[in-house]
Amino acid sequence: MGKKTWFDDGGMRKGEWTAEEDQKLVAYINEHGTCDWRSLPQRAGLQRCGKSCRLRWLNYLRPGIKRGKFTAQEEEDVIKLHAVLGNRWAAIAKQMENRTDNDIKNHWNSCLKKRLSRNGIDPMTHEPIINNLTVKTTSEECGSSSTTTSPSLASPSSSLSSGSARFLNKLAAGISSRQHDLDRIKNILSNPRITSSDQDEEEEGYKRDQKIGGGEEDDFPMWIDEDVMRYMEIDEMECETTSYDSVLYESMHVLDSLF
DNA sequence: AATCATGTCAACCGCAGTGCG
DNA sequence: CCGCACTGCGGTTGACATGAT
Repeated sequence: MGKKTWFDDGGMRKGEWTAEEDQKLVAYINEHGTCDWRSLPQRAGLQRCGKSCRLRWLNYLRPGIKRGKFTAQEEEDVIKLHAVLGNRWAAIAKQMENRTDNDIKNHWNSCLKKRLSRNGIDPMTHEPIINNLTVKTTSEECGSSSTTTSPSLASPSSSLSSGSARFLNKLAAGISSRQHDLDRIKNILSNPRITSSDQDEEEEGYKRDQKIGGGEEDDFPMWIDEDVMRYMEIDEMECETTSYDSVLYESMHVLDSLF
């Protein structure tokens, strides 16, 4: 598997690593550590670029890495963490037991994303896809609401459409940058409070159906907008109109009281 | 048995962030 | 303040494996 071996213009070896190369890299790092990736290949006797060595070490050779099939619990954790952190694979990996960001990213793209879509959940916003692919979006840049029909797979910043999704994204940044205790966050996320809302009854019913109707394996708890707003003690309108900075300030305030 | 579609995994590329002179 | 070098991250690619037709 992987990519066939070849040499680039500078004589650097590319593609699949051999057992001998692995051995050299591990031996060198065990003896000298991982400082200065740039000069490491030469000192370790490898015809590789530093980047390639770093990647090989972090994603494959580093001790304690867990590979192979994800357990149901791990998949559930990835989905919950992705709902909070977005495509911040490195941040997600930090909270998972010995899984690499690459591994998590691969599993998400090849499996979990499709599974969520099949279950009528937008994998980017983790919100139900209303009316079969039609979701309401609000563009902050143009300052107006609009309706689109594409289940966007673009970057989180461009596709996070609802105020709460953007809010969560900022909250996630705060969480990851401050290294808060993830057990607590996991606990909060794994115990969502389902509440009735004076908003769209039909949508609420759909959300309930999603939770109840899905297969056992694919049934994950979800955050609900109103719940997030109430939890953060701000309302939908405020979230839509407040500047990023003040929303972030608000989330930091909440985080401080939480942790 | 052959072909096609889908899944899995490892690796590369380009860009953004950071630190330093 | 600016430019450069380096690191880390996310998106993407490509090869092989496996399952479906």
